Amino acid sequence: MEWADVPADRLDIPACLASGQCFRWRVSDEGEWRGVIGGTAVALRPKAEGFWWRTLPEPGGWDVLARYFALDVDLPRLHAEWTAGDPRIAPAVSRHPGLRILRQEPGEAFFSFLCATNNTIQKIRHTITRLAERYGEPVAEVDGETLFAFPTAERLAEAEEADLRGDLWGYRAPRLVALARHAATEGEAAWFTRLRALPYLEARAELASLFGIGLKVADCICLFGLGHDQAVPVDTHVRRIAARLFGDDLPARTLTPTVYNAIGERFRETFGPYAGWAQQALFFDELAPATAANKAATPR
DNA sequence: TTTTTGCCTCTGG
DNA sequence: CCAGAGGCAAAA
Repeated sequence: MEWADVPADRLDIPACLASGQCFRWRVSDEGEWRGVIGGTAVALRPKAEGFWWRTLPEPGGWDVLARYFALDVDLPRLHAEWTAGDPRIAPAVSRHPGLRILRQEPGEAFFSFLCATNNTIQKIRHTITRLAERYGEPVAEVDGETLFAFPTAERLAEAEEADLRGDLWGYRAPRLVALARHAATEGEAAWFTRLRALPYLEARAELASLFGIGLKVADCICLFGLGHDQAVPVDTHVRRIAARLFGDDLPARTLTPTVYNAIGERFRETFGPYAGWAQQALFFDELAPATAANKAATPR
């Protein structure tokens, strides 16, 4: 394995991979994290001063890692910005200084978060892993375990609803197939490239106009898959944080689109263009104790 | 604009 | 056995 001189306070790999942003990484008993980024299988062994890494089947895929973990983003500068916006974020940031938003493949983020509605973390992990095994291309083998690329929209468009229901997609099964067909009409890559280039609110509006995708899931796709760093997915936990932070009556009301948008706007006014990253820091800090106790993160 | 309700299905109370 | 799970859409 090769050594990367990126300390844990600049990149907290376990926090990033277990903070509900992604669903397919596994950690071995020896503390080796294994996953797939696009068409590259990856093994990581995080230490305090840096981490060991290797890519399969081709070695030397450092650029893939650097992009996935958004190592170009200057965290200390962001932390200073957020603290200037509201100093109450300081404890959360200092407890998890290496937490980052991942730059996932847009398709994986898109289809993964479709599965997240009315669901639990364990079931999402199971469902998404099975989806890759059924419809994804094998990428490499590690310790006798085959790692799969995330399936293309073209492939998912041909999925059998009965198979999906067997993997706990439930009522989401027909939505998955319909949305895969939609993605495939424009061409998956072209569509996501266009959404990435659009202003954040326009990209979110287009996503949320699709059947089965609401504001929350659209924001998750924007933040985790499209590089829209100001997107703030608002769920129960974020509402509670917003109530504490902003102290107005917004979070107490029913989460209508009006209230949902107002909460996101408050985050963006307070923390700036990386409000989604700030939200992740507050969110993770809020749930970290439960995470350690349950040995499982909450989905995002 | 807001509130309510059903939805696949599994887990925890 | 029932409520809830980091929602969504339809209806009032």
